[in-house]
Amino acid sequence: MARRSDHSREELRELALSAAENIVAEHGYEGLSARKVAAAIGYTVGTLYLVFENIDDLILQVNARTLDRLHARMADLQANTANPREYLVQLGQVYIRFADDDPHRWAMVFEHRLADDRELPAWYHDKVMRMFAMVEAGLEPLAGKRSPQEITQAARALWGGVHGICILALSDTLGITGADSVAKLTTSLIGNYLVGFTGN
Amino acid sequence: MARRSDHSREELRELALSAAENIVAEHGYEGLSARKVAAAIGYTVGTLYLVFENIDDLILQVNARTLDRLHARMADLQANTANPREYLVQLGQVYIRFADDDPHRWAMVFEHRLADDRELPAWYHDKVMRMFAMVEAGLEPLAGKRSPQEITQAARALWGGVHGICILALSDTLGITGADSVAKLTTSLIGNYLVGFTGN
DNA sequence: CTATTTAATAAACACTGTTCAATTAAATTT
DNA sequence: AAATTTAATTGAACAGTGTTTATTAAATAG
Repeated sequence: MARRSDHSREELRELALSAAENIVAEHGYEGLSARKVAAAIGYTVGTLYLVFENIDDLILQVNARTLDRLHARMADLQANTANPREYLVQLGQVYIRFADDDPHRWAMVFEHRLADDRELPAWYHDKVMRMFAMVEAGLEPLAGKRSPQEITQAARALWGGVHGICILALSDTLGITGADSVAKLTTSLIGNYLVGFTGN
Repeated sequence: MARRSDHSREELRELALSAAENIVAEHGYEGLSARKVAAAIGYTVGTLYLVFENIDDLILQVNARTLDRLHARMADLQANTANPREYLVQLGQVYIRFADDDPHRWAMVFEHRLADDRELPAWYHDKVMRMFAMVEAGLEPLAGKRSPQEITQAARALWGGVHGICILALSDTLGITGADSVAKLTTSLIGNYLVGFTGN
């Protein structure tokens, strides 16, 4: 069989990414393979390589979607800027909840490593930076006389911290059960950090 | 060739782990394979399976050694308990420096994921907990009237935070160059958190 | 109706983890 | 010293992985 043209290149791409997302959600990063994705959409592996450069490319696209969904959830909160402290805590909660709701897809964003020589494309890097920018924006009302550089640094320290708790919790390294405890840890981290950052 | 008895089972184990450590240090987690380890010690892959249950087992042993080295470096600091605040900051610096000195071996500790059904053996879990215990001990002099539970929670939040910064930095996700900036972020995180934790 | 283009495939390659019968050298027994 | 037992090591096999490429067949163009 050849030349079926059941789907356009763009449709194929969409089908493959959607199938890959489902496989990852169910079986995790390790459960994903080019042949499984191909089989899920009724094509052969070769076809996948007409649409994606390689498997890393496919994974990157899936991860980009995950980042987009996460960003959307964080952006939903943006309206509520009444209490800046509370806003940052809630931002942390959104992050934790997102990871907890969809642990496999979230984990793949950080489990996937490009070869040491290759590096992340700019458009992907931007999606990550977009998140840090939101934390920065959240910090600004609390920053007082601090310089933009200091705010940037604080956003990275804080968000790196939230991320670390999230990672350790989901890999059962923290000896923690459930998302509730993680939420508490995050609240503790953000709350105490802000005391120092704002000078009470 | 068979029955050479060049090495005892224990020697074989030592040879294999050492070879695996070198491969990981040079080529990272992805560069490791059972056949490469076997070739490096002059045996075939089958022999490796007489000494290790499977490749996950081998990786776990390598990671255990990494954790042991990290713990040793952290323990070197223990004497200096003059200034508790400074001690915790230095503990963070040790962690960052360790990861920066040996990024591939450090990364494998967190990149390696057991299958969803299998879980980490108790002896391994203990090695992780031992580190958290050191942070707890460091927090105690600063804890005032806080309960042991609160100290435990603070240690986890704080160390999770340091870990997160470390992870993001080494995966180039923080847009940071060099260990110096990471050290600053860590100091910022620990310093500000402690202000909140100790009630300035 | 033939010629050209091209979407998709199937098969191949080198790699991965893992198992296990066969081999063979050392140890033991006769 | 020769025969036998024992067990350490191998090498081949299996099913899986990512990736490439010649081939095939359908759609389109002339």
